[in-house]
Amino acid sequence: MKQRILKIALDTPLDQLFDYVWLDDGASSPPRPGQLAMVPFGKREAVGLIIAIEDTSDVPPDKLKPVLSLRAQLEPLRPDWIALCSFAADYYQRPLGEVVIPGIPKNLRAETTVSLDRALKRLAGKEHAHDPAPANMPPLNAAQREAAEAIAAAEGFAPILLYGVTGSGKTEVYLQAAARILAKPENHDAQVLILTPEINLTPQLEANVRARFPGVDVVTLHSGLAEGERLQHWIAAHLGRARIILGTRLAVLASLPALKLIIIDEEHDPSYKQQEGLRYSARDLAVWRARQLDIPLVLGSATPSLETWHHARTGRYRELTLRERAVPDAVLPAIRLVDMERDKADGGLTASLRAAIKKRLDQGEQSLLFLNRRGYAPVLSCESCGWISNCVRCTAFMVLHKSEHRLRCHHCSMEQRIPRACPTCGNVDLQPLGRGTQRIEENLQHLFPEARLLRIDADSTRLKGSAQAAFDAVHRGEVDILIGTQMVAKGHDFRNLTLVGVLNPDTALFSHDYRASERLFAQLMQVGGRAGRAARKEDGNAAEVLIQTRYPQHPLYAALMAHDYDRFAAGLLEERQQAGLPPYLYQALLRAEARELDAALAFLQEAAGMLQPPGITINDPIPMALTRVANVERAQLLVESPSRPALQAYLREWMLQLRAMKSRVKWSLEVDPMDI
DNA sequence: AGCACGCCGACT
DNA sequence: GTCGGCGTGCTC
Repeated sequence: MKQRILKIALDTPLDQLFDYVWLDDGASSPPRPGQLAMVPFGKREAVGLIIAIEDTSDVPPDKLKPVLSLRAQLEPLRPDWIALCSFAADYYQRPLGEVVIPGIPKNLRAETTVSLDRALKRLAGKEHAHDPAPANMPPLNAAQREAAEAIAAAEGFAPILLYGVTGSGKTEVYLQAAARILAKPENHDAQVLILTPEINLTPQLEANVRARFPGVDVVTLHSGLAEGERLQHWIAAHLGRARIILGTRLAVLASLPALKLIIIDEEHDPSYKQQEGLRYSARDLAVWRARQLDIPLVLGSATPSLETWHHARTGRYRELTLRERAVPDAVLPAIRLVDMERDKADGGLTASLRAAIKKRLDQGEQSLLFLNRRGYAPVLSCESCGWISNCVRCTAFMVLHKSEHRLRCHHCSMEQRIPRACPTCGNVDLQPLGRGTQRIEENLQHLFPEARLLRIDADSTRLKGSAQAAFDAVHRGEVDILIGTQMVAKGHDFRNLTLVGVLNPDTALFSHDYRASERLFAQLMQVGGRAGRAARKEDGNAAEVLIQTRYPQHPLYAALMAHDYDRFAAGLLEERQQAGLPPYLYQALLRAEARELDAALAFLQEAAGMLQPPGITINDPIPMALTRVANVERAQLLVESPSRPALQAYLREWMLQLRAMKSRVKWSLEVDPMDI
């Protein structure tokens, strides 16, 4: 009997492959790279991915254990998928096993294969749809058609910025470009991957895709799926049965054997960045994958990320622009600034905004008030002694949630009853400071007792399906005034909504996070786009957006009013270049957490002194802006370089040394951090 | 990361 | 007497 050595990747922080023995008994089919295998690992069993098969091992023979079983019923993962994971592992400085194993559905990692066998059986019994011909494609305007044709005609690796305002019909371009690519004779088995920021907030996209492609299998991939469904969809994609895959950021790591086009809708959206575990950028991985497979990639946005916009301006990405709204006669909403120095707000609402709401109410139209702060008030305070509602476990305020009679910390799970009197001086007259969505809702109820109000935020939509129910109520016209956080900014077209009021955008103008203004612009543009999709010029009653601000002179608002993102982006890029910030500089952030801040800082100080390579700037360790969360103190160390390869080389060496030092301080590295 | 083993304090 | 605290060591 001949024995083979399998090099297997396992989900463990140890950055290496593990060798296992496979004995050829002549009867069972031999292992293949890309197969999953069940192996003993320490005292437990684990699923691993076979990366290579060799004849020898450097591990002492007495330490080698045999493979328990092979998951041969599953088609092996392909080399290009493993290469994508390897790239992600190297780039984000993680072991390969920590990318590949969490990258496959949980049910494939289970000890038994019952769910895998069931999923395969169900798929085998299902009719395989094979007709890529689209249905019910609406006519395109000239710019849309040109864009769809250009995407379909692109050869090889072709990153394309599809640049168009909300309502300019980007979705139609995606769908028709996809239809053209699926229809090519050489693409008889082609797959198209469509990424969207949050699938639950954009059900219209899914419905559209399914309606347009009745003859092919469409699957979704996102974290909201039940495990069985997730497995079913993943396997359909992996086997090439699913021709259109619609998913959130995690879908960029799906196994797609015949991928011919990648589309990223709202490519600027921050949710493409994973914020825990492997902190990858789905957008960046998609670009890599498109280059690897030599296929076109569409990045769609009205407010492209500065990275993408920069690439388009320097010619690295092609730019296709949609200038007009696709709905005939529709106009962009008029944006008006309300100067809060002149028009003082009462209960968070200026007279101008109150009058505008009144007018829309009288006309039987809907209004949306946008405030990115949930709860009743961000702080509860005592005016007589200065006590404020600090969280005892975090460097943050406990937020007042009046209707639930709770103070709640939004950073840890801490909750308590609202104190009846000040805990330090006994004063019974505690005052809420500032305003959240609940307080605005209360004010509106007083001002417009007849109006039907609906608040949509993370608190009001905690129950599964309730967000959808809320949006449906707005669509059915059962709501006059909608109050919402950023949840309402995405996706939904509200036909009868003609007024958007923005309540407190100014804080982002002076944030220490240099990306805050970029995000604010995108958010205002997006929330403004909710208004008046159906409003028409000839009515003389165009939709409007009112922005309450103390800084009406700010260039961000000037550019926004002119609907001129290019001017704004050019200005920001200029600042970034002068300040030495991305995209002109590459960054990585080492974070450390400990019970004592000094321990975290000392660890980072030691880490900072480990290597001093030329061309790398190692900054001083500093406490994080939100220093303590759930009684853990956090600090960070930023390293930067104008050269991405130089930074990567440094990080590789640095990680080896950091892992070797076995500090008991918990630490993690983030490459290309989004908020610093 | 898990999950062991391994020696020192308050309890059925 | 043991249940369990988390220190440190290993995983092919």
